[in-house]
Amino acid sequence: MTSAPRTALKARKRPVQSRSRVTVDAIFEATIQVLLRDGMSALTTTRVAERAGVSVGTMYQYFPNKQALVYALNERFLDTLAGRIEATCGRMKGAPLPEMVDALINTYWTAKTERAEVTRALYRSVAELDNDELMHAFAARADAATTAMFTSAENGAVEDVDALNLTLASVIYGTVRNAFERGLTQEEASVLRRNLTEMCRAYIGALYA
Amino acid sequence: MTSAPRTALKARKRPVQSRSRVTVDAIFEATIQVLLRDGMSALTTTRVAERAGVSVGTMYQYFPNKQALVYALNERFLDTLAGRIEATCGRMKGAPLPEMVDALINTYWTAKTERAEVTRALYRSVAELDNDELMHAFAARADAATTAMFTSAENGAVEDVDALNLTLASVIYGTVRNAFERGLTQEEASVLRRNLTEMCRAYIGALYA
Amino acid sequence: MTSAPRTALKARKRPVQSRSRVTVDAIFEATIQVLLRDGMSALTTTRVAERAGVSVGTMYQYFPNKQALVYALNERFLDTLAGRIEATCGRMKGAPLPEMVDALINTYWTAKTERAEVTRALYRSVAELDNDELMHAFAARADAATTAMFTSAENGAVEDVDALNLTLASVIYGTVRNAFERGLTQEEASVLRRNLTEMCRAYIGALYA
Amino acid sequence: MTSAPRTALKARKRPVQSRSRVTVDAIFEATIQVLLRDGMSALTTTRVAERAGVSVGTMYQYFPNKQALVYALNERFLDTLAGRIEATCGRMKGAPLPEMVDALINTYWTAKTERAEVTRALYRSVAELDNDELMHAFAARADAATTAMFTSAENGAVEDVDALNLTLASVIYGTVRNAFERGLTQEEASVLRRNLTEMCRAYIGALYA
DNA sequence: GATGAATGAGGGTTCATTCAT
DNA sequence: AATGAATGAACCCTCATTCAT
Repeated sequence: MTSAPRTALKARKRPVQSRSRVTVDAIFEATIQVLLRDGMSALTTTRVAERAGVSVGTMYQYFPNKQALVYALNERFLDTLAGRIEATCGRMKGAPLPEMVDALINTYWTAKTERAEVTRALYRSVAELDNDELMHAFAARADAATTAMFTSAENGAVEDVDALNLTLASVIYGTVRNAFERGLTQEEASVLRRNLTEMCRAYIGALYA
Repeated sequence: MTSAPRTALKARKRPVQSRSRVTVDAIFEATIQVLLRDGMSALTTTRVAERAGVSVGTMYQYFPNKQALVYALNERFLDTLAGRIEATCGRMKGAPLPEMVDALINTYWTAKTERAEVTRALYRSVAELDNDELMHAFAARADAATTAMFTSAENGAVEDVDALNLTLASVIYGTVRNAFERGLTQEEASVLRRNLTEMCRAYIGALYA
Repeated sequence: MTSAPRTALKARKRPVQSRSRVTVDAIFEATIQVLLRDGMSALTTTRVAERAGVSVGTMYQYFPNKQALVYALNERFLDTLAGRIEATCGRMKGAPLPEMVDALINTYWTAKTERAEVTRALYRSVAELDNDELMHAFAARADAATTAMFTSAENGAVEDVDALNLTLASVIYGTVRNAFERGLTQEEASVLRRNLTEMCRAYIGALYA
Repeated sequence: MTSAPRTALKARKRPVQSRSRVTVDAIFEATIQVLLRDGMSALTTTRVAERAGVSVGTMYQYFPNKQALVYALNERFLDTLAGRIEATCGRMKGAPLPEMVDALINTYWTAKTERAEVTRALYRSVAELDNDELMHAFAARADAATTAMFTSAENGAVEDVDALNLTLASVIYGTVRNAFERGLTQEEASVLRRNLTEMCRAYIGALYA
C-alpha cells in the first residue's frame, strides 16, 4: 500500500507530530463527510478545508493537490483493509480450507459493511483516480496473505494455489462489491452472503472430490 | 433500460432522421474515444464535440447537458447488454441448469471483453452519475430474463429461484467486473473464467445433491 | 414615429400582403406574450418564433435581427399612442385650456392602463435599445400635436406655448410612468390621477391669474 | 434600502477591511464606466473585472452573480438618494409647505443631475432587474421622510397627508425622470424645473385657498 | 506555520444568426 | 417562401492553486 504513487500524488509530509496527525485526520474525515453529503462533484478543496476547520493553505501543506488527498484517503482505507485480511490469514494458518474461506468472506464483508456509506463514497471517489496502482498494491498485499494462508491448508497442499487464490479472491471481492451496487435489502444481503459461502465451499469440495 | 431517468438527464430529441442518427452515433463514439484516451476528468463538451466533428451547439441539440450524454451512453450499453442476456435466456429455456449457467457466463464475459477498454471507460464514467437508476433498470431487466430461464430448468423446478438468481447474478457480474479491475493477463482471465464456471456448477450440484 | 432608425434596426420588408401582415402580427403578439410571461432575458428568437407558430428563418425574413424586432414592437406602440394623442388634440382644438389638460391626461392614462402589463413589459424591453431615437420621434409627434392644441386655446393665446407644452408633457408623461413603477393600488391610482389633474389646472389658473 | 433582497441577489461579503472596501468601490465604479461607455448589454463580468483591475474570481468573492452586482450598485445609489431626501426633510421640518416643496425638488433634481449620465445608465440597468423590491424599499424610506415633513408643516395640519405625499412624490420623481429621458437642453431643463416648482406651489395654494 | 484573498484558465451552456434543403 | 439543424463566439461562473501577510 505504501508503494510509490506518481510523485504528484505523494503526500507532502508524514505527519509525525501529534498535532499534524490530528490535522490530517480531520481533513480525511472532512473529505469523507463531504463525499457522503454532497458527492464527488462537490468535493472542493475549500469545502473540505472548511469542514475540517483548517484553511486551504494548511491543507496544501499536507497534500500537494486535490488528487493526492483523495488518493491518500483511499490508500488509508485499503491499507486498513489489507491489514485486516493479513490478520485473518495469519490467524487461520493451518486451518481447514473451508474455514479459511468462511473467515475470508467474513472479514471482507464485515469491513465493507461496517461503514457501508463510506465504502460507497470511496468507490466513487476512486473512479477518477489513477486507480490501477492503488488496486494493484492492495491486491498484491492481499494476495500474498491469502496465498500464504491457502498454502498452509491443513489437509495437504492445494494443487494450484495461485489459481485457487485468483478464483476465490475475484469471486469474493467482486461479489461483495456487486452486492453494494445493487443496493440489496438487509435480507437479500444475508441470503447472498450465505450462498456465497456455500458456493465457495462447494467449489473447494469439488476440487478435492 | 428505457425507464424514465430524471428529466434533467433525458435526451433532447430522439434521432429519427438518418442524419441525426449518424450525428448522435458520432457523438457517442467520440465520447468513448475521449474517455479512453484522456479519462473522465478530461471529458469536456468541447473536446467531445471536436472529436465528433460537430459543434458544441449541435451536441446540445441532442443532449441537454454533459451528464445526460454520459447517461445516455451508459444506457445504450446496458440496453444492448440486457438485450443479449435476454436473447441467451430465451435460447436456453428448458435446458439443464448447468448449461444455463455456462451460457450466462459466456454471454456476460464476452460482452464485457469484446471492447474491454470501452467497458473499463464506462465503468469509470458511470461513477459520477446518479448510478442507481441505471443499475436498477438493468438489473430488473436482466433479473427478469434469468429468473424466467432458471424457472424453466429441465430437471424440475428450482426450490427458491429468486435466491438462486440473486446468488448467480451477483457472483457472475461481480466477478467479471473484478476481473476487469484487477487487469488480469489473458491467461489469468481464462483460468478465472473456467473456474468461475466450475464454481457455479459445483454450487448447483450441491444444491440438488 | 416612422423616422429612420439606424439601418440595422429597420424592418426588412413592409408587410403589404395580407399574409405577411398576419405573420408579423403573430410575431409581435408572441413577443409580447414572451415578454409578459418570462421577461426580457428570456426573450429569445427561438421562443418568439415558436410561440408565433413560425420558424426562426421566417422571423428573420421580416426582421433583420432581434433588436429590430423589439424596436419595431415599441415603435408600433408609440405610433398608436401618438395617433391617439393627435386625435385628442384634434378634437379639443379651440376648447378651454383646462379641458384640454383633462383630455390629455385622460388619453395618456387610459392608453397606458388598458394593457398595463404590456406597457410595463415594453418599458423594460426598450431599456436595452437605443432608446433615444424612439423617444424623440414620439416626443416630436406628440409635442407637435399638443402645441398646436394649446395654441388654439379658447381664451386667447398662451404666452409661451413651448414652455407650457414642455411642462405639461413632462409632468403628465412622467407622473403616469412613475405611477406604473410604484405599482399603486387601484385606489391610490385614482387619487393620483385626480390630483394630477387638479395640479395641472391649478398651474394653468396661476399662469393666467 | 438595506431590506432583504432575494437571497440570490445578496452580496457575498460585507467589505469590512479597507482593502476590500477599495476593491468593491473599484468594481462599482467599473460597472458604471462600462454601463456608460457600452451599455447594459455589454456589461459582462469579464469586462467589469478588467476595468476594475481585479480578476473575475475576485468579483465573485463579493457578488454571487452578475445580477447581484447591478442590484447592489442600484441599491447603493438609492440608499444615498434616500439619505439625502431624509436629510432635506429633517432640515425642513416645521417650514412652510411651499418651501418644503422647493427643497424637495431641489434635492431630487440636483441628486439626479450631478452625475446625469450615471443616473441614465442606472435607470437602464435596473430595467432588467427585479426592480420592484428595490423601488419599494426606496419609496418606503422616502415616503416616510416626506410624509413626516409634510405633517410638520408650519401653517397647520394638512388634511390628507398621504394623498398629498403620493401626489407630490409621483409628480416630482416622475417629472424628473421624464426630463432625463427626453434629453432636454440645459435651458429647457431649467425652464421645466422652475415650472415644476410653480406647479406644485400652485397646487398647494389651491388646496388651502 | 497558518491564513484566506486573489488569481485566471477553463468549463458548461446559450442563442442570434445562417443556409442547405 | 419557409424551414430548422448547425454553428461557434461569447457568456457566466467555478475552483485548484498560490503567496503576501
